[in-house]
Order: sequence, then C-alpha cells, then structure tokens
Amino acid sequence: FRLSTIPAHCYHRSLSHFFWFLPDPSPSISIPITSPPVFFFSLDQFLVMGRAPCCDKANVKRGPWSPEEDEALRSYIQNHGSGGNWIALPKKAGLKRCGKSCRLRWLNYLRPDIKHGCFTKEEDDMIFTLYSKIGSRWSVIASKLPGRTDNDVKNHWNTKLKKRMMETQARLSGSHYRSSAPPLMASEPLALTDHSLASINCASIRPTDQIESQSFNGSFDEPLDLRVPRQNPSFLDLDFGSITDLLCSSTYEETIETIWADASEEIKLGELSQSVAYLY
DNA sequence: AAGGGTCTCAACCGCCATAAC
DNA sequence: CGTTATGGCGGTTGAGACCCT
Repeated sequence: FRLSTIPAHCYHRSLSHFFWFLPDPSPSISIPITSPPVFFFSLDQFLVMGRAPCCDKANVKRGPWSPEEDEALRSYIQNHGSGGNWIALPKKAGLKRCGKSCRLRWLNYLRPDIKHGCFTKEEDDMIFTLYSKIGSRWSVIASKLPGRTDNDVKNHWNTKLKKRMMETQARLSGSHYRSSAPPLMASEPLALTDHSLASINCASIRPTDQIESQSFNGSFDEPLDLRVPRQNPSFLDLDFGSITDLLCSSTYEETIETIWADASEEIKLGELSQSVAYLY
C-alpha cells in the first residue's frame, strides 16, 4: 500500500505508522500495530481509494464563482499575494473553495493583466502559426499573446480556429506543398515534445548529419544556434533567441526546406522524416 | 412562442513533473 | 533516496446563451 492512496485530511505524515484496518468483512491482510491506532478504514473502502485529493471535496463549494467570492479572492491576493501556497489560501481568504479552483480563477479571470474580449487577426495568426508547429502546447502559445491565458487560447482554438483551419485545409486539398514531408494532420499536429527538443542536440539526430546544434539545453527560452549543411560545402548558420523565435521565424521555413532539399540523394527518406519531425 | 440544436467558455478532472520532506 | 504535496497543464464537461426552424 502507498500512503498516497489515503485522503490527505485523514492522516498526518508523522503518524503514518499508526494506520489500522477494520476487519470488514474479513481481512486478507493484517498490518502490525506498533502504536495505538488513530484512524480506521475498512479494507474495501481503502482498496477503492484513488489519489489523495487536494482538498476535502465534500466541504468545498464548486461551480461558478459569485461576485462576493471573486472580491474575497481578489482582495486577499492583492493584499497578501498567493503566498506560494494555493492549497492553504482559501482558508486564509475565508473561501470555501479548493486551492486549485482559487488558482484557476485568479489566473484565468481575476488577474489584473488579463485581456478580455475578441481575439485580433494578429493573435489568430500567431495561434495558427504556433499550433501548426508545436501542436496543442497552449501555455507556450499563450505566453506569446500578452494578456491571454492558456484556457482562453484553447477555447478560442476549439470553438473557432480549428473549424477555420479545417475549412482552409479542405480548400487547399490537392496542393502538393511539401508533399514528401510527413502529413500535417489537423487533429494530430507534430508536437515539439521534450524528447524532440532534446533530439535537436543529441546523437539521435546526428546520423543524418543534417543539423548541428552548438548550444541548446532543452528550454524554449534559451538561445539556440543551429548549423544546417547545404548541398555544396557551405552551411546555413542560424542564431535564434529561443526555440519559439525559431518556430515563428521565416528562417524556420527556410531551414526546413533546406533540409528537405538536401535529403534527396544521401539520406533515406524515413530517416529524414524523423529528423524533420524532431524539428517540428 | 416553443423547443431542439449548436456554440461558448468557465470550471473541473486527472495526469505529470518536481519541489519538499 | 524514496515518498508525498503541490503546481501546472491539456483534455473534457456541462450550464447557459444563442440560433434556427
């Protein structure tokens, strides 16, 4: 058994060796009692428990926030900050809410720098561009749109932009742009995963000798230098402020196209697809 | 006006990474 | 060094608004 399966409000770490199971209906496991038991569970009850909840769900309010709750949360955070502990905050602020719920409400709605209202065309374009390159990493996308939250961006994508993209793709079907590249499916964009980020700099991409990375530590915000061999001896040296800058740059497209152009003779398509997929 | 379908978006769920112990 | 607590994130849900017939 793991202690994590016991609700947090039912035990204290220092008391963990006090647990005892009621014989209900008949115990198949017995645990030595080394000290007087302080809590009691039936085995059946224990076995169906999931992960420890972050709060006592029976005693927290759920659903939409009232203006009074908003004001209580806003005024508490403006006066005291979140204190780096959202779980403890609701009690201090006099709210009968789960800490996670308070965090979400503040970050997605109450924060003073939140931008409400319609998305601009520039914002839509940025979302399209980033989504096609990194997939549904909403927090990364939102970080490039001042005042927008990941939840906002996600909702906007799911309700409006996804539909628009499908329509565009349908209109363009038959186009052979980058036809030998791995297909970019609307529902399954090639994601820039942590593994793929690491791969830009690691041996797994080297067999193709297509991309050489001088410095990269796996973060979206760290400077990134790429050296891409071209068909003749020259190299295309690229310096980017960050991975995100690379993804948004026009040079990014050139980089990808260059790699594809160089693929024709020396590298098996499968290997190259792999490499370019990493870059995406 | 009614009611059924669709859209929107706030809120929740559950998993994962990592800090803390 | 193993375990737990917490924050962060993407996916999903559902109530209410809106639209259409």
